[in-house]
Amino acid sequence: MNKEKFYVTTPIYYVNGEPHIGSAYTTIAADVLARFHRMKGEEVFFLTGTDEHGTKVAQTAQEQNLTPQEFTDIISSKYQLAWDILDISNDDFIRTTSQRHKDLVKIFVTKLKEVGAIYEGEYEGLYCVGCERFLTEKELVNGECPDHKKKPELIKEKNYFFNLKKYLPEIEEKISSDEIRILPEKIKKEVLGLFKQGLNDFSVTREKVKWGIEVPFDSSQVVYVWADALLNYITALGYGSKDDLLFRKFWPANLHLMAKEIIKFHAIFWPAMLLAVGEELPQTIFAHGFFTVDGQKMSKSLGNAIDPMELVKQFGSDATRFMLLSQFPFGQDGDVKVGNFVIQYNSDLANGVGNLTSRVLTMAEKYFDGIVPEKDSELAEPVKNIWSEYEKAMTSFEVDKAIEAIKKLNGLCDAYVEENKPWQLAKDDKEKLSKVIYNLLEALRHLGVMLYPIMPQTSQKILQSLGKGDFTSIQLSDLQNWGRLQPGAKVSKAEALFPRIQ
RNA sequence: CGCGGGGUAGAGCAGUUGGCAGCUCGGCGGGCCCAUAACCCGCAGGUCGCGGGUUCGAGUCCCGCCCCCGCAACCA
Repeated sequence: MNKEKFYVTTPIYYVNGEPHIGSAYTTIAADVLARFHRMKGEEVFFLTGTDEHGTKVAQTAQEQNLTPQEFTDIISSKYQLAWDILDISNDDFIRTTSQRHKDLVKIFVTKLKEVGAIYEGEYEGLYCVGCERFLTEKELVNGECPDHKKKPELIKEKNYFFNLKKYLPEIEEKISSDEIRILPEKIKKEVLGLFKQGLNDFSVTREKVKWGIEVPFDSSQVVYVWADALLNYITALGYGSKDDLLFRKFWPANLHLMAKEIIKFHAIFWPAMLLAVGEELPQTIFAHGFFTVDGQKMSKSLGNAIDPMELVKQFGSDATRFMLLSQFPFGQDGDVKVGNFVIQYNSDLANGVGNLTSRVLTMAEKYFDGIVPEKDSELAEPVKNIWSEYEKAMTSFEVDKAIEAIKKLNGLCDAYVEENKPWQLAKDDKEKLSKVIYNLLEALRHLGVMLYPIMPQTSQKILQSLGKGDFTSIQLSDLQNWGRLQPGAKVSKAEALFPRIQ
């Protein structure tokens, strides 16, 4: 029997900026899903990386007296470090300046030419001499380049164009029929709207851009953004090379995850490119929303950007992961109040998971010297129901709902304690006490397992306290069974999981 | 009439196929004492943007209006 596979990607992040809360959010979400699918026993490949070409990058490098490669090395490593700190479990990290990527992009572009999907044409655009690049309408301020306060010139250059129009009807059909699933529904509508408005062929090469991958059949040209960047999803798997084992195993992607601003390129351009060379298309493309901070759009100039590394410093990596994901439903935009982080940390983590763990383990030690009592299954049924909510949520990418399920289990346990008053039972009903404590310990184990994708460290700590530290090799279907915690096992209280913050 | 999303309790948000308006935080009042001054229960608070319509019944469907926000043809 073949193991299910799950290939999940984040976009590759543009190195013109350092990791910010948006990229952290996407990456954490992808990590949660990757971990969940691994826990289910599927074979998972989780890819992220950095996009490092383009004039902007070359320019910034120059300003800092660095070669473009030196500059991108620095920024790229900052991303890798940030993901490390956030416990991101990516299986690979692709850089567009890596030799393996460049080689395979050349192969792909050559193939596009062979199948007749690209043609030579002229691109006309607004060019800023100061920036040495074409600007988009959106970048202009009062018709001027915001950096150089000059009106860009309308100039032409030779480009190779991708024949997008040819593939549009087929793509549109595949999207409306959900053969390519675009989520959430409103984003799908938006994408379908783009077809109605009409789309044009786009350049896959540029003449004036120098920092990029040289086009193999025309040295005056460099491969341009999307043809370079989107291909990471397959070059990382060795597409087109002798060693394409990973590609054959994991492609097509089960899930491309991203923020909504780049949906068009992923939902339309990318499938079209794949169609052109006869490869399979990604199954699901999910675009999540944006953060606003205290009602305002995040931006560097406003100085209200939230640095994920600062959050980690204050709350730790697990808590940061948890808090970012539980701010608002996954897929929607949401407002974040900076002050709410502390409140939420205290209420959900310190008072919730942390406190519950502490009270349950303390009672186990106090009343049973930390020895797990005889089995009982009073909580088996409700826990099972929460599991099904949790799994359903995770499977449909509703990470926030999975978190809700966890909180529900937490609340269930707290209420169960109140209801049974173990401190009372300790005086007059030892038999009942034993059952209650077993139920609580076993429920806590389930909580620990559910926590794993979202807060891997906390999960580990809880399970270790229960003498169940090593579980990653065990299938979720086993972990979900009630009664895995064996009577006679030793449990012990560790230090507080989430100390309160004042 | 470019495309699309949104306006629900003090704050942030849920509300699948129309059927007594929910969640979290905060506020107020009880309870408990195992626990990280944590936990449990209860209460207060909403003309569901505005105006019409369909219906036995609409936050939920239809029409009009007001306000906010993304996207708008090659920007990562």
